[in-house]
Amino acid sequence: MQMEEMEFCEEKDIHMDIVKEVHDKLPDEDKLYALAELFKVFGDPTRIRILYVLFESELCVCDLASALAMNQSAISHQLKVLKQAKLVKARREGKSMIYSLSDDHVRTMIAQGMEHIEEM
Amino acid sequence: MQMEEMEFCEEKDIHMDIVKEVHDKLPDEDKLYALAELFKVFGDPTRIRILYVLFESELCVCDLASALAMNQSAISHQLKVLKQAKLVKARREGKSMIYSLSDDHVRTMIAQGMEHIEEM
DNA sequence: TAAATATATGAACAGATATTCATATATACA
DNA sequence: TGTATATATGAATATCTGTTCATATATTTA
Repeated sequence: MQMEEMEFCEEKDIHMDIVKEVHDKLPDEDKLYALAELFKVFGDPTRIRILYVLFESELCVCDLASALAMNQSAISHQLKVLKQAKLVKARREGKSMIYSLSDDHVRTMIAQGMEHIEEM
Repeated sequence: MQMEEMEFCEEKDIHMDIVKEVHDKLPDEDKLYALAELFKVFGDPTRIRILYVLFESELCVCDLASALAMNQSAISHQLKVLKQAKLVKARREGKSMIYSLSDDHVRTMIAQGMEHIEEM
């Protein structure tokens, strides 16, 4: 069956009202994309690990790399992603950049996710 | 600088204890991966849209495709991902498969994410 | 049982993404 | 000012991911 020909199900007149209703209740495209982008940032093991480490303590890039046994460049790239998503912030301290969580919202998000995992 | 030569920062003796401590507190690899996988599922606009639609009403595949103006195959593929993550469930009703949210946990996760978006 | 309808699925392809490598930038300090 | 250290970043690459197309499977109904 070619999709071009099929816009609605057979019982078009039955479901069309509800289809229209749910469609109209969808949030703006912008918000949907922003939301997906946010979750995408959480959707990588390296970034999750970085966040878990920062739950315990603020840390410089080098120590983060060390704690996660990954190279400095990889960590820096991921920190950039986390910073753009405003999940972490950084301040300079001499030669080092010290990274920390932006706020406790991040903890809540991850805790919520972990709960879901553990209930499965 | 070659990473092979650099295991720790210069001030090795200062930070090593905390590096070790945070490293030890990391959750198991399995859990970290499962968590990242879960977030990854939320990290796609199409899947987010599907979930939003299902917030309003359970729906067959065809109506979902119609509500989101996407072709049936794309929706089916994404429903599979959502089902594997146990975010949605399905039951057969005649020729149709009716999809619905697995539980209200999903709402909480998305609401939490949306909150974060809106605070930025 | 044959035809129609609804959904699922494998293959292919295009676009996105994480890591590595090499190198640039920024700071401290001799 | 020159050297060493810490971090950032662009390019390259390999892998992953979402959509489409074609088709298979499952159910209903004539």
